[in-house]
Amino acid sequence: MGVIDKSAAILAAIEQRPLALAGLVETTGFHRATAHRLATAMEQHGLLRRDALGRFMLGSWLVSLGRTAGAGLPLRDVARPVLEELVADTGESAQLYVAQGANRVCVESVESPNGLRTIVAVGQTLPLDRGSAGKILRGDARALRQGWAESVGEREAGVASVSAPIIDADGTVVAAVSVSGPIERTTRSPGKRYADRVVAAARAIELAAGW
Amino acid sequence: MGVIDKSAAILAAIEQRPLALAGLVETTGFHRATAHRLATAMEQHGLLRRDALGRFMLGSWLVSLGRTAGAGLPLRDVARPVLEELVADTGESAQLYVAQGANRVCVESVESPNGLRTIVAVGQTLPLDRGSAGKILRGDARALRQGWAESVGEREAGVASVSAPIIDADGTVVAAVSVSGPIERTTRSPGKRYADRVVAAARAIELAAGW
DNA sequence: CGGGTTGTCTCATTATGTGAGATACAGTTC
DNA sequence: GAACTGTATCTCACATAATGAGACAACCCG
Repeated sequence: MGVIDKSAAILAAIEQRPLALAGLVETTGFHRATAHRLATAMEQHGLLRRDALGRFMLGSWLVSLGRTAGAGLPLRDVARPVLEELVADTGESAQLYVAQGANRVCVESVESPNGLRTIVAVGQTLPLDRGSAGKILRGDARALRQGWAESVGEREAGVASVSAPIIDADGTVVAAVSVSGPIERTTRSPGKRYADRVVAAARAIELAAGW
Repeated sequence: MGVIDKSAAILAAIEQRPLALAGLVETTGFHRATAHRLATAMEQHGLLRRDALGRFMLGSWLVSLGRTAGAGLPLRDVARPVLEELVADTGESAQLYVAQGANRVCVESVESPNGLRTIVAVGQTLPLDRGSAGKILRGDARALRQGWAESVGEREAGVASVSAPIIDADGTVVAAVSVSGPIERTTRSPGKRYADRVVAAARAIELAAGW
């Protein structure tokens, strides 16, 4: 395991919650001296900072890096109008997810106009093993063969969703479009209702991206 | 120079603009093999990604890291209402900056209601050697002795600003509050008009933070 | 075709990060 | 105040792990 892998492990640990050196050692399993050296090195670069209690937190450089990282995702700009149309069409919230290790990250989100609606913030991390977008991004065979996936109350109670893969020129799944809302409106088989529109949105995004 | 420093240099280079391996080698000065090994390692962790042309770009993990990093900045929540009041009071846009290496990062921003106004996005990186907030954050002696700083057309033509330091319990400058607007409204000595209110806002933020 | 890219891999050398332990320091508790 | 926790930080011999020259294959362009 190289230094980069260790640093990434430290970042991942701190991402969960602020941690003092001792806690960092416990969650990562690194030697105290090692964790200390790496963390202080990252602190010097602004990747980490320390709060008043001396605990390590994510640093302020990450704020600006995250911003430009989000701006650089080409799909974002392209997907936004399509997501807006999808929301106008279905009345439910729509998101765009990309895989990230064992998680998925929401890179674009448009909320339903309804009072009761699903809310996912841009940048929010969700598990890959729950929800319809998870099925798509982890490469579930049935979902990909069918061209879309649905889930009911998997990730969060009372919420159902339908997702479709976005496939680039090479044929690899790069993202998932998702529509989600309360079961009361989506019914227990949301696919019947929304699958064709979500799939159409995915095709529209691919087209807009020039694939 | 350790691996972390090299990785940070690579991140900083990519932050400026997407770069292929050759460009990365040129801007960082590292050996091709070294740049390649580090960049691909960071790619595996989602810190970097590659676009269709193979160029390295900031990865999607940074989007989620940046989000939680921004949420973890305690000053943000505390400062927002004060900034809003400052905007209501002066009619100009107000921002909160923290130093970040040779730059400063905007961590909170409230815009003026006026049609002609200064716009700085949260997460945006600005130089430390320009503008009144730069004077504060780089520790300019005159500015700190006086308790505030002003600048007229330094960072951007036609824009003037006034900034004041936010000082924590240890006496170190941790951030800068700033008010900025078009010279036509602020006049060429904006300090005369706004300094007392910006300084008051800084004190209010320190008070709200419990210092 | 041949000369210029490009990204990727291997491998000997050695620089660099490692970890046990020492040190220091602050906060308890007796 | 002294002894005793828990911290964070530093030192140094050692071996791991990063380094960079160079080889390689793929690609593009004239």
